Amino acid sequence: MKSSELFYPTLREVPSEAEIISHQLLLRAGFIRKTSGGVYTYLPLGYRVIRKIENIVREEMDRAGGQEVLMPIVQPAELWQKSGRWEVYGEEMFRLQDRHKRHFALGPTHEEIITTLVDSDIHSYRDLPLLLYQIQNKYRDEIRPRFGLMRGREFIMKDLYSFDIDDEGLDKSYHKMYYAYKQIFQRLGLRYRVVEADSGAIGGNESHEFMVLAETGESEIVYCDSCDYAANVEKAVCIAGEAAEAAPLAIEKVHTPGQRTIQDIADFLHIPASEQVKTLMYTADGELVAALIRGDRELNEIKLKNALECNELLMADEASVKKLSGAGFGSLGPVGMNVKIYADLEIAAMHNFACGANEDDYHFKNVNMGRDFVPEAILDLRNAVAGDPCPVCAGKLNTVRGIEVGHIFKLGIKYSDAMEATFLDPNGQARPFVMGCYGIGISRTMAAAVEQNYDENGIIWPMAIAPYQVIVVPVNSKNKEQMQAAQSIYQLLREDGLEVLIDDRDERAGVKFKDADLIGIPVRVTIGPKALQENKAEVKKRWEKEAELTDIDLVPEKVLKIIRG
RNA sequence: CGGGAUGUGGCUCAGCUUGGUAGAGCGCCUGGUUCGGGACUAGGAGGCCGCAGGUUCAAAUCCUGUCAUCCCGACCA
Repeated sequence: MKSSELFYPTLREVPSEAEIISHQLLLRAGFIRKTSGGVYTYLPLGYRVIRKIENIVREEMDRAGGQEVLMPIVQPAELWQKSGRWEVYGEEMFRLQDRHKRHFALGPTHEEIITTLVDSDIHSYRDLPLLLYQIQNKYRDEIRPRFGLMRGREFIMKDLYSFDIDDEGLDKSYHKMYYAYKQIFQRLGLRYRVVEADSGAIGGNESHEFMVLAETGESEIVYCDSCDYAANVEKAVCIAGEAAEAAPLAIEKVHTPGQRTIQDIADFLHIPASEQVKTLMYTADGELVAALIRGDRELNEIKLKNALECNELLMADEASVKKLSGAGFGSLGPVGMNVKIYADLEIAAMHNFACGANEDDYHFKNVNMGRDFVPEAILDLRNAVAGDPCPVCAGKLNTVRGIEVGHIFKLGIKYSDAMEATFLDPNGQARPFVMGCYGIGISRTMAAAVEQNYDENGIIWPMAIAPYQVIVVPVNSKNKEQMQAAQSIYQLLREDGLEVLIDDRDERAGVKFKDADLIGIPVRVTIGPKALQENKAEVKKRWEKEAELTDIDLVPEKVLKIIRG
């Protein structure tokens, strides 16, 4: 492809609407343009990347036994009413009516359609398992689309649905997908982690998220440095640490006028946050409860909520707390507190700690659990942090940030049951399909790849998804010799089956280099005047600083080696 | 939806406080000089100042409404 003919409008300046790096670079490099909030047009370069990602996904799905279908975007309301999700999905679903006033939705997902399809055409256990997938636009009327392709209202997604006879079959399908996903992210050339995910609401018992690691990722992940345990911070399990030995000292009440926060007390009493206890008051289904956590930790409300098995968990308001305990938020403590107290695991290992005295402007020193108060239960209530012990092995946890690009989970019979989708088992009994569902955000993966691979000059595409693998740059397009040499290399590379761009534009060298870097082509072959006289050209890898001088005749071989390894 | 901000040539922004009918840089077109990391120079095209009302002799500027975009929170591939 000639650069002069390629539609890739690059921007020198950062469009003001773009906040995160992938959004900025994809706009600047001419890969995407916004059509409306959360809705994008893919320009030629962008669409090439999308197709490459799709194809890798497609190949691995096929290899795992998946069969590709294409389902409608416009979906009739009846299907959604049948599953009960017409109401549940709420505002997030794009809805429309046809001329006869029939109701439709733009598909946010395809469980309803696929379940209906399989139900109507699969009747026997002999036809199972069945793995069907599609790569399609999906629609979610997000409250707030943001971050460019990261959270769009229209986005491209691959989803595969598995249909099995029983849980054992589902396990097999699930593991096939798990393996296929690992293959996919490996092939895409992205650094990623698989993390255990919460499948609570969906009802399954196993779920994993595939996270592309990037500084700018929206979720924080903890992972073990010596085994393969990894989880979202809010899902990571904390285990009890070693309890240090210390003789309990006599409890002491101290006057702490105006000292309300952990930091205040740390400064005022010279007691580090890690030797204080924070008392947080919640209303759990209407009942006031206290949660205790080490002063320097964060409470994890999801863990608390799960532990209490309540439906509604809210921070308590200060007025009712004061009424009950006698003190405002700044001076709360477990001693003498007349509500159920839930202590974090770490509290049990603490001795002689400081906390509020349930009297404004007073705190206690040398408080000890057991002696001075007794909790209702000792639970895992805090967020994991770097340095925590691994819950699985003896290793230590580290944290990284990641972008969720894939999510697999077992659905069980949730949809097939609701939609009365059944098959006949060997005994002639009707049974609901046991389902699994497996998604990959294709467009989000493109953004994630950029978040993970860029420098100050632009994108650095992983080879497998680069829109073109090589760009040939004659420094001066008006120079006949340079153009000829460039064109001949261009031809040879193409004959080798590579995807090649040649920058034949009548631009200054600087402009060509800047654009080549910006759009992130992995390999650049530069034909310059001096080198050409010695029958040489430069080969430069996008991710390295220096170029290498090579005999022109050897360029194709060298480039091929870089690309094919 | 709650909180915050912004809408002015293709892009980035100034002008708005103190109304008098629109500017800069980049990009684009033409000529000349240049030609290895976003050149220089001369000329040129391009904007009903988001939209709708209102105040005023007069509105980009003041007022009201509305739409859009972006950021922070709850949701998710």
